[in-house]
Amino acid sequence: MPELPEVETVRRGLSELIIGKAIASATNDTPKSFPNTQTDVKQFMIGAKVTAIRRRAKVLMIDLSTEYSLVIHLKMTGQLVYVGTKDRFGAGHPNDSLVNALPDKSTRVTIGFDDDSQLFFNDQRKFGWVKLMPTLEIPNLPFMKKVGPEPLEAEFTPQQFRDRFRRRARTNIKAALLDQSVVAGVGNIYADEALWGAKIHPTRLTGSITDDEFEALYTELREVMNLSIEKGGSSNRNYVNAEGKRGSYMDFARVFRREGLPCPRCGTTIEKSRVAGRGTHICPFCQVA
DNA sequence: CACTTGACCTGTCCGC
DNA sequence: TGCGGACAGGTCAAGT
Repeated sequence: MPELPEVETVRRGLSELIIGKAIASATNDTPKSFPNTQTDVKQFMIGAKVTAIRRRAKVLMIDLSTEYSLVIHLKMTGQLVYVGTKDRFGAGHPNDSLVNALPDKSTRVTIGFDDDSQLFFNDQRKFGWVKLMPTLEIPNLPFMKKVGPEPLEAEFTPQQFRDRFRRRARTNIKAALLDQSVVAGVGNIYADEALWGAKIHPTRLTGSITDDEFEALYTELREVMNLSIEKGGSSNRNYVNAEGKRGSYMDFARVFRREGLPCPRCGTTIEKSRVAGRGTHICPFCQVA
């Protein structure tokens, strides 16, 4: 899925596109994608205006004027694509080929606004979900209670970063990085990219990582995520932003999905293996087990 | 508790 | 071209 930079890119895009609009309709395919009752939808969603769009970890929240929110997780293949009226009915828009194709077989939820524009939640693998709930209850969700700090917040220090890993001392550093209760928002792409940047082998025991290495990992993780946000995220396969466009971070990736190619730092051939149940990319020269 | 593995789904790619 | 298996950006429920 979309990791922190991708979800943040969607958040920023949607903020420009739908804040202030009123919801006129909502349809969905299965209760799995959108488990609310029609009564809930009528009472708290239809007629409501979008007041704010927030992100916590990889979760997106669309706040409504009814004090309810749409809480959304894109998981592996989720997309939120907005189609404006000009795009939809006017000719010659650069995205015509894509927007005219929506909804498609992966569309799970369609939200219509009062100006006839639409927001599509597409999800090929059906792992993702959209849920309508009271805004004030969001912090009570089990995920929100356990999720760790936002790594890009200015007040998040290298010392806090290092201390968060104590609970995962006996597992490998990659599994710890992917654990959302340690630090929020890290997924498979940025875990590999940050470990390469900090020259740490992903199978190293978390308890063996030195203070200097934690500091390097902290710096690299923030740099790689900030760069990705700047580039509009990573489009490995399915990810697109709120306008249906792909991000360009993959053009800048140093190891992720680059097995067989030379390490940009030393030229050694990048290798792919499996760590923490996930495809993992390393430079075997720069990152020593 | 900490840790690992399988399950949830569909689509695509790769080797035979 | 067909078919089986592995794999894909995430999380959770089980198991040890």
